[in-house]
Amino acid sequence: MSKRFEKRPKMTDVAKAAKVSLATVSAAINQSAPVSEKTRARIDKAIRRVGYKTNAIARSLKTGTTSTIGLMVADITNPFFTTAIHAIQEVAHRHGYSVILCCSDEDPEKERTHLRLLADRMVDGLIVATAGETPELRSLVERGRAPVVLIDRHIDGLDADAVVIDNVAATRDAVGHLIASGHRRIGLIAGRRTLSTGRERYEGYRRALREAGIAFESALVGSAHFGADDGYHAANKLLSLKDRPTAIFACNNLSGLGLMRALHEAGLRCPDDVAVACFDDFEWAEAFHPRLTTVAQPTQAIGVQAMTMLLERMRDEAARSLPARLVRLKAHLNVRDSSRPPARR
Amino acid sequence: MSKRFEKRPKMTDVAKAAKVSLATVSAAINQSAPVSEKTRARIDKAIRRVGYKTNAIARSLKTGTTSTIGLMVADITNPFFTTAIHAIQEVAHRHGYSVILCCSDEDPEKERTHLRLLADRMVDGLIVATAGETPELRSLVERGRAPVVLIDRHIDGLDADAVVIDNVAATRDAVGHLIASGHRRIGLIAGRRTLSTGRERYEGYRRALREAGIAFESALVGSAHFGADDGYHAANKLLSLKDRPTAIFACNNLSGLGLMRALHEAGLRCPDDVAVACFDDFEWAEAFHPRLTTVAQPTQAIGVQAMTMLLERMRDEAARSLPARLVRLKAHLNVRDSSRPPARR
DNA sequence: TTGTATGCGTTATCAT
DNA sequence: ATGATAACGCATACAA
Repeated sequence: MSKRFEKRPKMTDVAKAAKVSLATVSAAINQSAPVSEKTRARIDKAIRRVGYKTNAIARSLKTGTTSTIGLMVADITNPFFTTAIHAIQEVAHRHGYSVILCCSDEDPEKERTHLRLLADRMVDGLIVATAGETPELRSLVERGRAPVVLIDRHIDGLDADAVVIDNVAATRDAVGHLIASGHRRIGLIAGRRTLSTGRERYEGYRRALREAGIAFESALVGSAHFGADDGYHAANKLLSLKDRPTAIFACNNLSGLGLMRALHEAGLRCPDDVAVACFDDFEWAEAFHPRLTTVAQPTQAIGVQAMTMLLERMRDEAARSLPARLVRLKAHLNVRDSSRPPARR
Repeated sequence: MSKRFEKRPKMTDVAKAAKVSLATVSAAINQSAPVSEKTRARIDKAIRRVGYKTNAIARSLKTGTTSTIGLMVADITNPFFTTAIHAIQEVAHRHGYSVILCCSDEDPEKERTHLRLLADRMVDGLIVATAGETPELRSLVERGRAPVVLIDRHIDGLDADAVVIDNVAATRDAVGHLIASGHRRIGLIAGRRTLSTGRERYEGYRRALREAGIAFESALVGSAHFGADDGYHAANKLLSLKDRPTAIFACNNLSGLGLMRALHEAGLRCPDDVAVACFDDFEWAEAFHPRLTTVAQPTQAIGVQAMTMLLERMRDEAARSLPARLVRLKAHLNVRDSSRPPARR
């Protein structure tokens, strides 16, 4: 039983079938020129008859646009990115754009490769949660052929729109909450210092300590790279300190998970032995114990905002040369059990 | 401060700069014909000098291939799909393919639209976790222009490769485990019956009951659509039964989450009041309570397998006409606390 | 080894 | 309102 390979009918086939010229078919399809009712009907019928489908590649070559955007994220497995992607997709598709998704796995080198590829593919625009600044990214925005919107991670001195959140304030509030709950020795599982999120959350932590008059202690900050495994290792280090912290803040969801795993394996109870709070909310946070105290980001809004800004730049020739905008959204602290002061100590 | 819009240099620009012909540049770039060391060096230099980047659109029009595959999933927010996507991406990219990601949100209508778009974009192949059979999908595989691999959800009578798991056996084992733990009234939060996964898991549930000589009771099966919210509602119905089940099996991760939320809000303890098991594993299942008993799918393997099969079909002209293959992987039952028989009753 | 010429399937500009 | 024709940027068969 062999399969038939039908060749794809093209516009000339339609023209032939409808007994009109190629140009007329094109005009009918794109409504780029008036076509009489009669011939339009003939063309429609011919299209269905021969099974014609528009060839987006040929169209793109001619028009110079692809109706395609590139979406570059650091970790497609992370719920934060996942819901942002979903929102972006939704808006993009509603406006006729497809999205080519790329994942750097937090590796700037991989990101470079993907960015090159996306440029080759002639995407009309680009949304990037960068894994770290690279020449490719910089030249992409400087060439200015396709507008770029940064999300989550901002890059200073890069002339591109960005949608981020107020990391310093959010972290300061969360750590402040831990302090208000009676903790003085507070550990931090930090993120990459090469990323704005990593730096800003670190800064928020220090600010909270400073405001409470607590001396900073470098032994209390474990470094991780926003991954579950390195969060786990960093947590283990903190937990094996002779004078171990009574509370720990994790700088993103994954390292928070790693922290909880470490706690569980060490047989430590949360919040009784160690209180916990972390960045990024979980859908299941309410239904499982300990119920985690989290900093919830407006993830969906980030995606919608970014895609909306990108659409503006792509559609308006004029909007292209407007100065870059930095949109900073606010996060929200969800206080739950994992940071609750122990009833009796 | 206005941005410069540099126009994209093309191959003729390189040819001019290197003082060779267009064809030679092409030959040098694609290594499709021998080019002398000297001129190759000149061309390389010229490429860097003018900043030439290959135009994948023009190349695609000429060659008839795009090095692009379409990936159609039902829910990009679901960790199951997310890790499959990640694996697919990884393999695809290693072989020079980009992936256009589409999300149907479990809506067959949306899926149709996306499939049309993907066909227009001339993808070389397609991996689909379908939201339900549609004419578009069928005609896509029947036209046979681009090979299609189904994942997770199989469609009977569709002549396309598929990678799925043994849902009947997996569910039978999980529900069997619940029975072995002493439960006789076991609720089911089922999935869409329009999908093979929904049907097969339902079948596995019935088989487990039958094998244990337990009478099937339709009041004990709640219907959901693989979403967290409808899982939640279905769970509420089961829990408010006068003679409520002592155990419940949820047919996927999201409805399992909904179930746990319902349990939590009803103030019921798991496993003491209601034991729980569900399809799909969670990364955090070990570290939070109740530790969920789950059916872990080889998610990554599904993705790798699917992409590998797709590559074969795309590369070998010969492989195109081979009969469709159905690969059925096995799942693994992780017994944890949520299904543990209560120590004292 | 290199160059010339043609076509991929569209859109768009011009006549008619 | 419709038709002939020239690009779009590249790959390739063929000639030199």
